Amino acid sequence: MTPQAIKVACSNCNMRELCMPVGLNDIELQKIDDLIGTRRKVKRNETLFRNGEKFVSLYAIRTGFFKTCVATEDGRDQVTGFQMAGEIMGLDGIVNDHHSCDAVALEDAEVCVMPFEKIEELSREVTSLQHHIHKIMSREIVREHGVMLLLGSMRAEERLAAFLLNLVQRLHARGFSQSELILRMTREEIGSYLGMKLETVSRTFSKFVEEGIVEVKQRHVRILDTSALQNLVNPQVCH
Amino acid sequence: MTPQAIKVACSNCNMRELCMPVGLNDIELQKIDDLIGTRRKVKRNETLFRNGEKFVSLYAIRTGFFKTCVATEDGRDQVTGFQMAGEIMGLDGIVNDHHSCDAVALEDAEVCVMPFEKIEELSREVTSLQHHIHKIMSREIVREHGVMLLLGSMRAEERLAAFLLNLVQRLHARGFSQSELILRMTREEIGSYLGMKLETVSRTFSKFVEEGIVEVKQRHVRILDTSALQNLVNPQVCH
DNA sequence: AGGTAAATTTGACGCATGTCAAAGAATGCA
DNA sequence: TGCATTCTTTGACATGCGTCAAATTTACCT
Repeated sequence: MTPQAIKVACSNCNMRELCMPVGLNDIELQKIDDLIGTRRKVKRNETLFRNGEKFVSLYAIRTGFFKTCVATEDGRDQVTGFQMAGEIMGLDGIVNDHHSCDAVALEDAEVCVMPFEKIEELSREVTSLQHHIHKIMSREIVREHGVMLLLGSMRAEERLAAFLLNLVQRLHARGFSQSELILRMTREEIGSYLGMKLETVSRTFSKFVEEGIVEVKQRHVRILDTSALQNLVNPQVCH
Repeated sequence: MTPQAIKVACSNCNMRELCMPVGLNDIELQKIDDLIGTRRKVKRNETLFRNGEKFVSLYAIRTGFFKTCVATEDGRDQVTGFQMAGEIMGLDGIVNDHHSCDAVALEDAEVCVMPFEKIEELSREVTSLQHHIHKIMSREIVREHGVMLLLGSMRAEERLAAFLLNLVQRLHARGFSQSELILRMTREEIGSYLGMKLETVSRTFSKFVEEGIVEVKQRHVRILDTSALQNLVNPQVCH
């Protein structure tokens, strides 16, 4: 639970190019090393932060897989995203100095704890860090636009296809397969993210299997026909 | 179309507390005045910026009302938000140096053009501006979480109720009525934002009217029973 | 290793919302 | 002012997805 007092260095972290700006000189890199106070391990099903907690730090995922979710008082909840290595969590907390969502580890994970005050301080000195932070926030806004498009205008098959393509693309960028993936979340969590019920998620997977588009063995998914998924998301107009 | 070369001053703008940090001294205020190069007028149905255009500036709305929307290649589109005086547009453009959505004026409008390079430069000097920018971006992220919750888990009546309450609350914060509002957008645009068809929007309005919750005369809406709307969005559990 | 709980799949059925259509009202432009 | 266009409403009908239920598989914990 308590942060572990491990001093770490971005300078030799192999996730660096994912969560930190590139093209820094040695002095700047040293400053960024100082920015990251500690790492923190989070076990599966534990929360990194919760709705209502005081906001202090952003977190960069080193290893593991998270979901973030928001909830209403009457118990409805909504998964707002799934995050993997190199991605940043906690941006929701800046505006009100308190987090407004929960971040839950879906597998044992480790994050870098980056006190936001230090980030702001340092990004006044290091222009590329400043711009990097702005880009990260803007990227999150644009990502959410995409989710709104998905939730607002797509049908079940299209949603699941878009979801799979997005996941596998991000995994591929991290050196994993373009066609195989392990789902770290339940059908219910997928459904919550995609605005559909778990039964519909399951049925849609089955439909894809029947059509030979994917193989599904529990949480192991192999994509057999990527372009079929792409056509579902973005139907080609015939001329 | 072209920006108009009007030098303006935040220092005596009555929207200032909505779009700028508070508690600045005279020197800082002068610097912020210099940040805003020009104003720009946008007529109804004209775009302030479009998907694909080079990103240069953020925009603060002085007067008028906008929608932002994203689109897919196959013609689907999704309204991602409605913006009113004091709100900031253009954050989507930062990450890729190009805008990824359209901003369309729904009534004649005027915006302050704030070159983003200048914002970054100045926010290295003025800490409160830096923090303000971070909060604006975080607020947008949190707002979109709310939209995802709405699109992912609410039914038509709940969505429209949440929409009306949100609109009237923002208008009230700007000195307008708590119970009356003029919709600047069509039923279709409301529907796009809320993930439903225009007919469903219309029917849901009619239902609210039958139940005595609102009066609707075209785009003029009067809320008769705010708590009924609140109960729809957040059902009270009986004990 | 074994027992319990959680997750997944599949079927049957119902309903909320989409689709298609038409008429009426409001708005904008010449 | 008048005509054309856009917007809105309402009805009838269709359907995709939700709901409820049960069986099966898998995962978890001691």
